[in-house]
Amino acid sequence: MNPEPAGAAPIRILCVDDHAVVREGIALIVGAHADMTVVASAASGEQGVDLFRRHRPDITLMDLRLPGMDGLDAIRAIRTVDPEARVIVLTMRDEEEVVFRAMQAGAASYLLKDTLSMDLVRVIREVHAGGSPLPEEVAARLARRADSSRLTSREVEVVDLMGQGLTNKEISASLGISSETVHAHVKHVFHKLGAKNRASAVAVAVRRGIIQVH
Amino acid sequence: MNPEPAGAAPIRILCVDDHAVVREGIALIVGAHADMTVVASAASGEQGVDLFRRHRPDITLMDLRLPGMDGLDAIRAIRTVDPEARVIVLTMRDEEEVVFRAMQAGAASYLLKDTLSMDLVRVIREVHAGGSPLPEEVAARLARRADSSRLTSREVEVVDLMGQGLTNKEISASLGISSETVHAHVKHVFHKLGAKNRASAVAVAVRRGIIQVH
DNA sequence: CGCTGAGTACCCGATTCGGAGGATTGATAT
DNA sequence: ATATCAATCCTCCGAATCGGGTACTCAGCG
Repeated sequence: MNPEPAGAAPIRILCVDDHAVVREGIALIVGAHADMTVVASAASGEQGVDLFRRHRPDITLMDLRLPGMDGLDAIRAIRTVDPEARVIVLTMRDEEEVVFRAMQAGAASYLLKDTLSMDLVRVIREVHAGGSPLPEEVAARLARRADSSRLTSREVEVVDLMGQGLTNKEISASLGISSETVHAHVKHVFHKLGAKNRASAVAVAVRRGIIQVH
Repeated sequence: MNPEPAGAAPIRILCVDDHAVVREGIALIVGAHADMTVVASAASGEQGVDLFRRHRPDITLMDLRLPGMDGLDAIRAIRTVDPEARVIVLTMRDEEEVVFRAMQAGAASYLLKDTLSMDLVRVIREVHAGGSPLPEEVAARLARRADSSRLTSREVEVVDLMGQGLTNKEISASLGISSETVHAHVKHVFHKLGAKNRASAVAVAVRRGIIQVH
């Protein structure tokens, strides 16, 4: 049932995750299969990109929540180094905005950390074979993501500053635009997020992964 | 350097985490040490409590973000079954409110998932020996958590409804109090959270784990 | 008994917000 | 080329928020 070609060269894997428990767990899970091996592990995005350059792994497992360089930026950096790089996002964040941006950034697949190890090795094999398997639930969410509910980059900036407590006037000063324009952006954000006011807009934006709170 | 008493009975561990990767990683890490063993793993709080009753482990490793029953409730349930139960919280959430409530619920220690495996086994040994080791950063946050910054239950209710986008008037109707009283609660929340307005108050409350966004 | 803290309620004034319109650029896509 | 859309700016206006206060009740506590 589990194809495990013993003779072929093993799939070489780079694991990028700031959680040591996850890194070691993955290494041990992967190590239990003869057709794949973890050649390097990184705890940050920068280190991940660096180790990718050095090892050129077949598969990169990438967490998104990383200290310093963001996981999405790390994916983009890696795919700049090698546009054919196969990156699998492995994260606990299932906010649809995050999934969407990860796929935009060039991820080949997306796994939640509650994935069983048998699924993990299956997906690694499928991605290595050129596939892009996505969990049904994730694919469904991507499909029904209406463009009308996506925020523009400007709107994301505005809602982010909104979450930091800035007033429209302060946001306008921060972005160098008029407060009336900010007002317009804010109204658009409300409509797109289905929010009645700033407080709920911030809550929705956090839940959807549109903004991070620091 | 690593005391590993081979002759004694191993420390019996129950692992409760909805992430299969983490469960398997922990089992493999623990399995590499002769003085401890994972006797059971659970993917939910209910299952964790059930397996605790059946196995009576020396140590329970508990994630907080669980499907169904919350990790905090699971800790309380386990310590109702056995007030002497030693529970170590192992989670990626470092919001101080969450840490605080976990310790209140009776956790013996608190580890972030970026803990190295050597730290993990060290903490397991220390907790099994009766200690309550806390990471310095966490202890420091607990120490400087001023009571003046803790929200009362009423204030939590108010900030929660605030995050759902209710106006003061709507909140007052929802709670059966006057809108001026809501106003007073809101002002107190602002002062305690260091927020300038509702939007930033909601953001801070989410970051601190005071409210969850659904 | 007096103190404290939580919860409640109220006043005032300045500011901001939120909804309703419309209008102009410039880039992109078909 | 023409349609679409993001981004910008504008007016008007009522409603809501915000930040200072003060002050009462009630419960718990030393």
